[in-house]
Amino acid sequence: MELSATAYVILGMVSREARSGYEIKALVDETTRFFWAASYGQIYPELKRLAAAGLIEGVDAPRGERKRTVYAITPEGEAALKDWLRQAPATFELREEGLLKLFFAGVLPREEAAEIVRWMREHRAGQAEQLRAMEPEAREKEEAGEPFPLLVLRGGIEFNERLVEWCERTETQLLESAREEASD
Amino acid sequence: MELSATAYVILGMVSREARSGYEIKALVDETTRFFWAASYGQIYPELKRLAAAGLIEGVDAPRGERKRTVYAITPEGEAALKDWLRQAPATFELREEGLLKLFFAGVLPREEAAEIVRWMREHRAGQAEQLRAMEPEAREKEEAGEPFPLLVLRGGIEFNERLVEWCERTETQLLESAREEASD
DNA sequence: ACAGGCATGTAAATAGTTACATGATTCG
DNA sequence: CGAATCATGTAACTATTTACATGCCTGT
Repeated sequence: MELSATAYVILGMVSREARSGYEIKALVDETTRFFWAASYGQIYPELKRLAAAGLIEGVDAPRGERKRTVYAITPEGEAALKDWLRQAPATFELREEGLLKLFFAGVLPREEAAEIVRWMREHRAGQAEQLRAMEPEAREKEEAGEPFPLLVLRGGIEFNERLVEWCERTETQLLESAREEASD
Repeated sequence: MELSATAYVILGMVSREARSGYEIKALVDETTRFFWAASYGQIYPELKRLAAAGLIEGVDAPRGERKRTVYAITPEGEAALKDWLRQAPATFELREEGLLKLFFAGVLPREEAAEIVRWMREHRAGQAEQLRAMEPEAREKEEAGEPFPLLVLRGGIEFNERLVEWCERTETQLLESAREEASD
């Protein structure tokens, strides 16, 4: 059976404890969204499909009077998740509008090209900060025996910091060549 | 008027010289595809739309008996491109299946988690190599007065190399903790 | 009373890939 | 002659986002 990547996000998210669609969405937004996002429009239909396929099981778990269904992984679901984890990853996609703009920046004066890089730097610095703010929570998970979220988070922080450095160097370089342009 | 990002890829690609849809696709595959891809299914319809909007202009440019239409940017198209370049980039997306798998790797033995990182490393090393192979061409463009493709390419190489380093460190760390697991 | 968060869902639109069809030309 | 490349296009499919609808519960 062919499952979408979103299906595996869900399987992974319910693999440790049963969760509702709403909780899965919130978790994705706090964790994987930086390298794999998912919206309600994907999550709820996918929960139905996975339940129909017997990979997860929905259980009524109301909070007070408010209806709520949490989904728990089944043995078949766990097998499917592990199977997927054991296969080489196939999707590596980057869509970075800043790089695209920089690629075409030859039609602009150098200073404006530097501005593109400044935007990229600011964005990456902000992202790094956001991720650092998530570290305490991930550290708690680590102490509770789940080291991978922290591992991945630290990778993300480092990656963003490196990009900030690259932007700084590139900005300097472009501003220097802007000065040369001006002195011609 | 609202244009898709793919529209700007096309505007950028025809901004220096007139090109056919086929050439645009080939160029995208050699250059921007690492941070912004485009398929025929997007390019040909978009060329029609841009021509209808007066941002590019199609000219018959047969090669021998083979029909061929190249599109040149118009002054309006150039204005639209510059306008877009002067606005802060809004799209920053990463979809990395390896990170997703690593995030959920707690359900696997440590050695298998390390394998995920090994796959990521191999992929990034391959990508870095591919990009390095493109350097001579980008250097030629630089000498011809187009420095940005090389600038972006070098950024891509560096970025992939850093990721390889991160993978190496992470792999070592996971294999060490696998040994600890075994000696328990 | 009302804002904000919890909870589930769907419809419509947009984006993007894949696969296919067609036919010319060039090179070995 | 056959394979590869040049060249243009479309149809079907899959993925994904956005926006909306509904209603309950909790805290101020």
